Parts: sequence; structure tokens; C-alpha cells
Amino acid sequence: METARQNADRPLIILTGPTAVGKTALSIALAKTVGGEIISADSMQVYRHMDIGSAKITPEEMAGVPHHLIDVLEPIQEFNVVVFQEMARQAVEEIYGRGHIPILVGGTGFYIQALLYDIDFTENNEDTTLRHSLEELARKEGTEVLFERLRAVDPESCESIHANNVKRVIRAIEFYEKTGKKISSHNEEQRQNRSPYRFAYFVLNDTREQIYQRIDERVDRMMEQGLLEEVRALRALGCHSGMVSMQGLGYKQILSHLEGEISLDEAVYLIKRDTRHFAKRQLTWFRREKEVTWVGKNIFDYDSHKILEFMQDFLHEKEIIL
RNA sequence: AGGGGCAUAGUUCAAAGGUAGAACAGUGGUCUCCAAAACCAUCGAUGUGGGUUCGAUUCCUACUGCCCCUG
Repeated sequence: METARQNADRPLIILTGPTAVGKTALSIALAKTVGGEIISADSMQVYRHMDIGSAKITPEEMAGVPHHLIDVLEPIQEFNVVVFQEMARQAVEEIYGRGHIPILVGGTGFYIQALLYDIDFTENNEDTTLRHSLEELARKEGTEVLFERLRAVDPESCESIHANNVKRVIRAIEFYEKTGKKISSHNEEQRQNRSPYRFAYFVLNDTREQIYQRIDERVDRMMEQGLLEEVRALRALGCHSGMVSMQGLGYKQILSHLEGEISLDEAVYLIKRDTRHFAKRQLTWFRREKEVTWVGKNIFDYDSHKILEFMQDFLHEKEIIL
């Protein structure tokens, strides 16, 4: 179908899909067959001490395949798409240096996009004072006032951002204040980006019922494995709900329980529900991505050999691996 | 078996003799530095059969199902 745009000489394999679909297991088999190293595109597995709730791959499961961006930050540290992009780029270079192929594995579509299309986020935003004052403005005067402030400098953005979406409205205003340019036009430019990679973007998928069932089972397993204790230990280390790391599914709800706000049963129910919602949002994201290769487990009769074979054939056909 | 109560959306609850509301779930979408975040939109119901009435989902009645009490 396409091919013309994949003329870059840097091979990259992406393996993603909704949470709990089975990416991890497949990624190891894939890495072994193509001689690759794995870069995690996961906003929670970067954190140390957060193993159970983030469904982090264990050293044994890695089976000798090198992994990057796992266990590299403390839960107090901030992680965001820009940090991810920097770290991932560096890992990619290292992997090429060893003559290997980088395999990006994880469920955060936004992070994948940032690396794959080399999105430009630079505009060095060290201080967050403006951001905080805008948050306060929204709180005191209402979201409409904030929205009108955006309209004054970047009316185009008002067309695509909903007034209630305070985070984005603030980001758009901030962008204008710091760069003098409209974020709407900046985004428009970035959308034209061609990927510098010769890539395959696999999205592992399954029926909705299967995914939801696997989520429920996985959450129950996490509880058996001691998620409660894990979060209790993090709390003892000083972790609180204000941290980025503690917004992770499982952590947020258990923390709320430990604060005495909800019962344990409620917490478990909420983890399951919120994880389902998350999986749904992930799928919405991947549907929107253009150059994606869907891999339905149900289509391949849940046979991992068939799936792997399909992926290998695809990689050869597109000359991503030779 | 006898007495009583309840039947409204997938679930928990509203309301009304004349357009049956909500929350949660479900579904679709937005996304270019908080993304496991934030936000938007949307589908969907009066158990079954009679009767009263201009009109019943509401009132009456039979049936069915569930719950409670008695034995």
C-alpha cells in the first residue's frame, strides 16, 4: 500500500495495544527472532518500586533481552513525554550502535508518536509559574474566563479545544506566552512530520470482551500478589496523590483507600473500571493513527506462532529487517 | 401452604392519568510536555394478559417472578 515514505534507513519496530492484551509476552518472542532490544513506552514502568501495579516485566521474563526505560526513575521524579522522548532517543542510538534493532513496546500512544514522528516539544519550559497562575485563574474566575483569554491570542485553538478542558487551554495559552506563536499553527506544522524511521507499527488487539476479562483477572492477580503492600510501602516512602507516579492505575485507587476515603472493595472496583476506560481510550488513539498494522489475536486463533510468523513476514516484506 | 411487599435502562434509584429523569456501566470521539492524565458526545427501560378511561407505564384484576413474615 504505502512504501514511498518508508525510505529512511533507521529500522524501528513498534509493538503496542490496549493494556493487558499480552504485549509483554509477545515482545520477548519478537525481540528474540529479530535480534532486537526493547524500549519501554510506558509511563509507569519507568518507576522503581512500582512493580505489581504497573504489571512490570520481571528480570526472568526478560529472558536475556535488553530492556530500556524500565526502573530508571524514583516515584518522586517527574516523567512526561519530553523526558520520555529524550531518554528513548538516546536508547535508540545506543541500540543502533550495537547493530541491533530497537523495539518500542508499551501502551502509551502519545509517547510512541513523540518518538516515531520526532515531534518538536522544545520551548524550554522550566518554570511552571505561569501554568500555576493560570490554574488559579481557572479556579477563581471559571473556565470561561480562561477560555476567553485563549481566544484573544489564538482563536483557532478555541475551535479544537473544549473550554472545559482546562489542562489544554492552559497549555495553549502558555505556549503563546512563551513562544509568541500559536499552538494551533505549531501543531499543524508538526502534523506534517515524516517519520525518520523505516518502521512497522503493530497494534496487538483482541475482542473487547476478552480484553475486559483479562483486565479483571489481572487486577485480581495484582491484589493476590500484594498490591496493597506495595502501595503501603510507597506511601511510607512519602509518596502521595499529587505525584505523577501516583496517578497510575492501581496506585491512585489503593492510595485513596489507605487514606480512608474508600473501602478496599471500592478501590478494586475502581481499578477495574478505570483500566477498562483506559483500554478503550488507547484503542481510540490507535484507530486514529494512520500507518498502523492491526494484529487481532482472535483473527490468529490466539496462536502466538501464527502471530509471530505474520509479523516476521510483514517485516521482511516492508524490508524493515533483511 | 397462608399473609404482606416489590416488579421502571445492563445495574442502583427517581417521577407521573397526557413529552418517563439521573448516576454508574456500555459505545463513539478529541488529544503534539500532567497522557495509566484531561476533556467531549451518545445508545438504552415501565414483566405478561385482561379491564376502567378520550388516553394507562401509573388505577383495578389475573398470571409470572423476586423478597419478607407465619407454619
